[in-house]
Amino acid sequence: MVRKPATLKDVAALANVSRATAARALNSYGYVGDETGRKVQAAAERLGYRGNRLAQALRGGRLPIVGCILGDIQNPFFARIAHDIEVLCRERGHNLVIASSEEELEQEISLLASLQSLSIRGFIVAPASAEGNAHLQRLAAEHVPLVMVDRVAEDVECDSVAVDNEGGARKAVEYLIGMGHRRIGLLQDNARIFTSRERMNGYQAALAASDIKANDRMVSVSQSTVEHAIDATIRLFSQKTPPTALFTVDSLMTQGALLAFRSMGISIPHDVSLIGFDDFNLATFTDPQITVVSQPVSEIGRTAARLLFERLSGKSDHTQKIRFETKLIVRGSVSRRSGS
Amino acid sequence: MVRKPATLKDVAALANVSRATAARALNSYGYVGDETGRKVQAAAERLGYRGNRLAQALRGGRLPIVGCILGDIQNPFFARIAHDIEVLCRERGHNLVIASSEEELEQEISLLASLQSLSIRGFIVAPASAEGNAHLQRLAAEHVPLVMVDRVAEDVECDSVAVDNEGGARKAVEYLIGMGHRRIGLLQDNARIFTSRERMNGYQAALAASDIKANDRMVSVSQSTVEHAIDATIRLFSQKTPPTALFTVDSLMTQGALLAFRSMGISIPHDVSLIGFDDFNLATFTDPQITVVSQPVSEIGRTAARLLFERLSGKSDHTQKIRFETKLIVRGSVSRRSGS
DNA sequence: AGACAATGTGAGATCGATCTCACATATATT
DNA sequence: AATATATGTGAGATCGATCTCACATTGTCT
Repeated sequence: MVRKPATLKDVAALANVSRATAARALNSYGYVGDETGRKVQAAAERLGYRGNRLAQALRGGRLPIVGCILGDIQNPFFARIAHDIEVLCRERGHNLVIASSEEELEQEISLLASLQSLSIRGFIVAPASAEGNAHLQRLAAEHVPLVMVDRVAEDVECDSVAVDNEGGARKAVEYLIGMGHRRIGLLQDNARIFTSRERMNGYQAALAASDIKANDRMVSVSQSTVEHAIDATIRLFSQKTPPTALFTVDSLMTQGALLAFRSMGISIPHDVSLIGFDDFNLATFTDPQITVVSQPVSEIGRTAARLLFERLSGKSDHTQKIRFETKLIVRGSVSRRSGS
Repeated sequence: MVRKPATLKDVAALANVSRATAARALNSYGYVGDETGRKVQAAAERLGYRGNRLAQALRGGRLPIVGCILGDIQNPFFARIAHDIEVLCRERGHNLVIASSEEELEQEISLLASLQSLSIRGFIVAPASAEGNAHLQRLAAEHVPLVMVDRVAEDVECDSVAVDNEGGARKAVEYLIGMGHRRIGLLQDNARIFTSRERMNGYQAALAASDIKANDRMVSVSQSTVEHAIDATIRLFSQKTPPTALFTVDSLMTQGALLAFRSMGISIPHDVSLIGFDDFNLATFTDPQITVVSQPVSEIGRTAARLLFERLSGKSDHTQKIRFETKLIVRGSVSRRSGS
């Protein structure tokens, strides 16, 4: 019962012409008689001919597919980016293969190899690691269209879209210091991850600028999920002298911290002040509302996709490295602390 | 500089054998001499031979790709499902093409056609509409492996995974009625969408069972995004006699309702009681915590992918229509109302 | 020794679409 | 009328991997 899709040969046969002529009629190139053209069109119509993109790609080049490797689609930040990329791909007649590296370098490498053997047009990647990116270097060296999104692998020469992580983090921590805080906690992701590293740099720079000594016990590392962040926050605030303020490096962690504080009976901003990197839906619902460093999420995915398509169309020659600004949105989760 | 990837021909040439022999050595079938086998392996290694999956698929059948069309990847519910499907695909050596119908039937149809011409192995679809699914019927009739997830198109004969929407909604509304509410609002998605329709049915069934007359002014329709839900909630509660309780059909709408209530100065559960379908991260952070109907999210995507792979491997013969139970999780967002 | 199986290898067809080239006609130009 | 040009069409090659088939070569059994 599995009716095989009609091939060009079938169309040609029905229209009583050769495959070559059928192809000309359907793709409108070369000379085709009016009459013949109509016959072929009709035949194609009747058979529901669709063209096998596999065969087309095998001959002509690559599949109209963009490959996208992100850290975790469940993270609303990446979900938004994936969505925006998908929309642009659709506008350009491309499909989108999405894969999740789950923040594992090994997995990213094997996914990339797997996607590359699909002969797809280009890649948008959020590298799982800031270092050890020989696989990306190789891609770039072979001039495979590649755009890095949200994260930059410094040693890879290709287009990239990211935000001013260090500056954003620094603004946040400086604001906390300005409000009188000295024991400022950092809830961060693995330092291998570019954004986490840059945000940590911003945190440390702000501390250093105010002559506050960095203290490992103020830093907790967790995977970027609500569940892991809850645990990490609890560990951080179970110390004898816990932080008086916390800076979290992404929105899932911010939410984890909120839930942890609730379960520990710690109240914001009375007991602890909080600033999170990346805004989120319910940030204005909580009481108090959460102060955050916001990034232009809606621009990031669109821009990455735009860069990729520019490269695909051969327009751009030099690589573009785009950085968006971040903004501190002051709401109510930070309180002034007098003395220490 | 664009180094073309090595082909089987290159490998064969380097190993001084024919293409046929090289293929045998690499795919280990037929007779191959030990010595020859090693030579070919070495050559492949040296050239970084990777096999062109396009060519393989063109000859042998279909690409090891699963196509997935959901309503909106940004909805955490779908993001979770997409993630789980992707994990299973990866385990099975498949890649995942994700596309978003944006809840438009037209777009779903065109995406499906576009994916089908890619010769991919099978589809997992959350139909945008409960009706008018000729495109899905055609697929099923041609025995293209297809699994419907979260939503069921009644007139399409294929595997499906969904939850007991009507029962879940009914439980929620019965609970509200039991707490003394009579003017119960419904914040729902377009009734064309299967889940929205079933949840509405549950809502109406619960009302009918308690002889409460359905009232259109208690129902507000909105797209499933936080922003739209805010507006819809505001409309609903700007009436002279607004509902005393609200049931929302998904978590983004629940969050929208929460934000709307905050902006209107309506307090939960004092002024209004609230139950949402689908649990979410911050449901236990808000004050009070939100009572929800929870569904086994972690099962849905996995099960859908499992069904698809069973079908791909030809194991299953009859179609499986799976429904998961839902559970009312009572927290603090509903208050008892005496009199009316 | 002769017959037959086991083992190893290569030539060529195949999948479907596209493109080059050669070959027809028909029309225009000298 | 003879040549040049425009207009249509088909045969066959191509993309890369796989598989069938035919052909060797070696070994085994009567």
